[in-house]
Amino acid sequence: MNIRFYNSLSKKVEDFKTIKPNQVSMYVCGPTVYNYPHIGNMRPVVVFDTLRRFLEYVGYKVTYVSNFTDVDDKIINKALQEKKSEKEVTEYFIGEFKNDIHCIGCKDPNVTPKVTEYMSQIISYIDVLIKKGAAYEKNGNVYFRVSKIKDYGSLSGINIDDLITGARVETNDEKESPLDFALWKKTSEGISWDSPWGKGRPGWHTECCVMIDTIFPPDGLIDIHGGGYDLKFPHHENEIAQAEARHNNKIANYWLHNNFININNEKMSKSLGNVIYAKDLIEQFGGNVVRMVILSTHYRAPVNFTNETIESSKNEVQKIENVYRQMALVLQINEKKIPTIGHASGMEKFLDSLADDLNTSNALAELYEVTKRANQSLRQREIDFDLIEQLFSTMSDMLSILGIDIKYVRLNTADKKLYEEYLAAKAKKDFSLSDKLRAELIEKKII
RNA sequence: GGUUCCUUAGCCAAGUUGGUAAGGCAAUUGACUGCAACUCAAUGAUCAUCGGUUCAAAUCCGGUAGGAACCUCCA
Repeated sequence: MNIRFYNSLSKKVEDFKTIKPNQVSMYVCGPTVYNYPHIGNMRPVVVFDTLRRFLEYVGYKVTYVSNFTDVDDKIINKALQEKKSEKEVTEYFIGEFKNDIHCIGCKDPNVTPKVTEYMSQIISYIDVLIKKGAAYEKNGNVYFRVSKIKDYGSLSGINIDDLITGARVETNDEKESPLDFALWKKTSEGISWDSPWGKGRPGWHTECCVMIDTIFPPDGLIDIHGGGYDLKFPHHENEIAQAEARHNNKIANYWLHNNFININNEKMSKSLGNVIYAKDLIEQFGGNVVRMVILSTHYRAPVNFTNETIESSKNEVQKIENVYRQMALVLQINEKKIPTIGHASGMEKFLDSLADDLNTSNALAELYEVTKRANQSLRQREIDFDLIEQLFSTMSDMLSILGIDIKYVRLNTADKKLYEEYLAAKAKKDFSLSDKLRAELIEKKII
């Protein structure tokens, strides 16, 4: 299968070639855990979970790493404000985050490192950068020397001179250049660690490098690095700079960036007061619907949450659930076997769509095609059970790749008997009985 | 100020190297149906606008209008 991705680094669609055969190493920048996750936080999670599921389905062994930033000014402030320890704050919100992503159909990454667990590695990583002349210490702070990197700015397409003359870079007498960024910050307040440069805490940009470096030896080079596209600058640019200095590589062969979620055509922000927590949307509409809204648009385009787009996805999910459950019912009543995941036929166009830079819109079109065919098949006078079984299998596999979780009832003997009685009553035109039985079946979510 | 991107039917949305536009939601009509739900079928776009290149452009180039993002913490 020819898998292609748009690589933010080259700004081109490229064929996907892994470093090791049949294995994919993937890292996605995770959240800073100081508040409930908003819906925007869910986009990269859903996008890269879908990518991971797809890669696994087509046979790759995927090592998916996504971090938790549990050291940060916002966390320290929150802890001070609520008179709690930083750890209490971060543990709570990590739990909330995990809960949300499970509700929205995401599997846990293979590794979820936390900054606080990588402190010794971070310190030694910074130490190496200093020894290599790529970083320098001033008054207990350590800065990265951007001038050491000749093509700094290549990911984000930012011109260094423009940055400096743009006068939007904060001035700081300690730094050799305004572009230099902090690797280690001297702190007087909140949680801190001892280091060769005094008490302090690490800067944001180093943690991802160190985690990747540690988890993917020997040189911290991985296949895919993902995240929101706002992270291109400065975060990912700075990650690349550090890896260039440390290992002379660009961390990842493929840099993938997802676009944002808008709320009613506006960017979600605190100042606009339109921040929506993921948990609230999930509670109101269910994880499948929220996930469906996200998947309905290509990951590099913005997705808009409005009453209309949510309603649309809600109807789509409902339709898929209906036919899926009906097929499960028909198969079970007729003592046919329920196919297992991973062996479906008719997946070609669906998989091709996903192989094409994760085109979920086109993949969904294939899912709807199967949905329609299944509905048609269910209405035939002479039901073709083999066909139903095959369509059910196809649909199961598609849904499992997309992370849409649809439950159906496993019928026991009593359930089957109830259903048959319902059919019999209907056939006898005993509608008061059949209505009663129907209500029971609906109650049990069998039909 | 610098950089980048977007504009496809009421709404969402796809569209490899140019060859007269996937799919979904909603709507309308029809069908099915004891009732309801579910479902099926049919119906809609000169691709913001102007001009250029070309036998041929939603797709390439340029102008105009409108919108957005990044350059600062941000998914």
